[in-house]
Amino acid sequence: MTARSYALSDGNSFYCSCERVFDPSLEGRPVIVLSNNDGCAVAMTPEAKALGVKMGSPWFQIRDLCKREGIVARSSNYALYGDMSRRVNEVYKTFSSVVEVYSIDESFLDFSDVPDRSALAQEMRRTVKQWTGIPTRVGIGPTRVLSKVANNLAKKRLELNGVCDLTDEALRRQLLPLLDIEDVWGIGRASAPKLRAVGIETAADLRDMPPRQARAMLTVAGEKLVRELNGIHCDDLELTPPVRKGIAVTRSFGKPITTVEEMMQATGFYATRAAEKLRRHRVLAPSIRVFMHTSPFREGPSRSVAKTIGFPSPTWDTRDLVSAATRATKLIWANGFQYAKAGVMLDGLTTPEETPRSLFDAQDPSREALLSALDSINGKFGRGSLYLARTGHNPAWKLRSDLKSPAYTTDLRQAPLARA
DNA sequence: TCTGGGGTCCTAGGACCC
DNA sequence: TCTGGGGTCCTAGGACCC
Repeated sequence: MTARSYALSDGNSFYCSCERVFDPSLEGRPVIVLSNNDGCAVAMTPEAKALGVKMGSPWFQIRDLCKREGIVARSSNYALYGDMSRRVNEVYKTFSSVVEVYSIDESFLDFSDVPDRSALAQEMRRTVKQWTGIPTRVGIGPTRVLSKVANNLAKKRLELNGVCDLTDEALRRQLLPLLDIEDVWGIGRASAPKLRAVGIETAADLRDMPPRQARAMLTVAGEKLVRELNGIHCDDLELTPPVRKGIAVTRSFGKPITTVEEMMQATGFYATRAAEKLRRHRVLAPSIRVFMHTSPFREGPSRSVAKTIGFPSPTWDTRDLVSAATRATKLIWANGFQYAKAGVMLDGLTTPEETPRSLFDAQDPSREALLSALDSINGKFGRGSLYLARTGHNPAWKLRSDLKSPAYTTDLRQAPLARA
């Protein structure tokens, strides 16, 4: 019997590697790729990193450094990276029948029942490099978290030659103490100091933490993390990409916004873009949320506010979104602040196929009509449960899903439907 | 002067209902 | 009639990810 194994493969400095594939003269030179409006560095090669560029370094701060040291800076080209990512994943599929695309440059592969995992991983690296030009590194482990940890070690420790297999427990005991707590997947800048304060400094310390304590400090995500570090499997691979749950359009302003008219212009424009995205993805939004906040980098009074406005029925209509966005902006506006960023967010999206229109139009449908509508959509969602409800000022029945009450659908069949 | 954008998940707390 | 407890719904906000 062979143990379950996951491999996490990622492209080294992925965006920069893509740029190098199309411009081989960049090979061996320090390269960085800049964010959308060339605001900051979002990818860098080890050569650039060695010269002092950090992830997220603002362009205006490193411009001189780049000029002085001959660092090549490129604007990002997401169409190119997306195409490259697709090609790399095609190669992965020849090495494992189960591939979960986790992000543009990372994929989880099922490596269970592979006799020599490291050898297969090395062969995969060679093939990806040969067919696409992209260099990769591979981490292997009995859980996804451990494969992620392994990938990190493969990155940090050059003697591992791009592949680290943590399936063996003895090797884990040896290597986990070498990984700082900040480098563990799921531990960010808020949790790391909290953990360090109680003496948790490395991945090994976190592994040995009582799961209940981890839950108290880091919520359920922390408890899962501890279990997975111990080799106990908690999350499986997502084989089919989940339906889009939210859409956001947000921007930082070149210069701060101080008047409500300007802000309404901005959020109205974001709402227009959001409506385009809804129609492109063929999903409907039940509500829209507008937020704005001041710059965290500047002195002065700070403010961060948000407002959600619901629609009578889910919509992708530009006018609905823009008028709600404008209304929300007025409602939360306060004078005397320098707003640096704002945006609109759409949550709880539904699709026309999964949620029959008639359900939303029904003002006072019969019990039979509601139950048959429920039957027609039942089981079409991957997770959670479904129920019908009407709430707030909205007279129409709504379809909702809620992970917290898995038995609700059954309850609904037995309980009399309330008439508001 | 200039510090990204787009996602997911979790939780607290108020409103409301029975 | 009064009260409390328990449940759900919804919003806001935080943390994390790439």
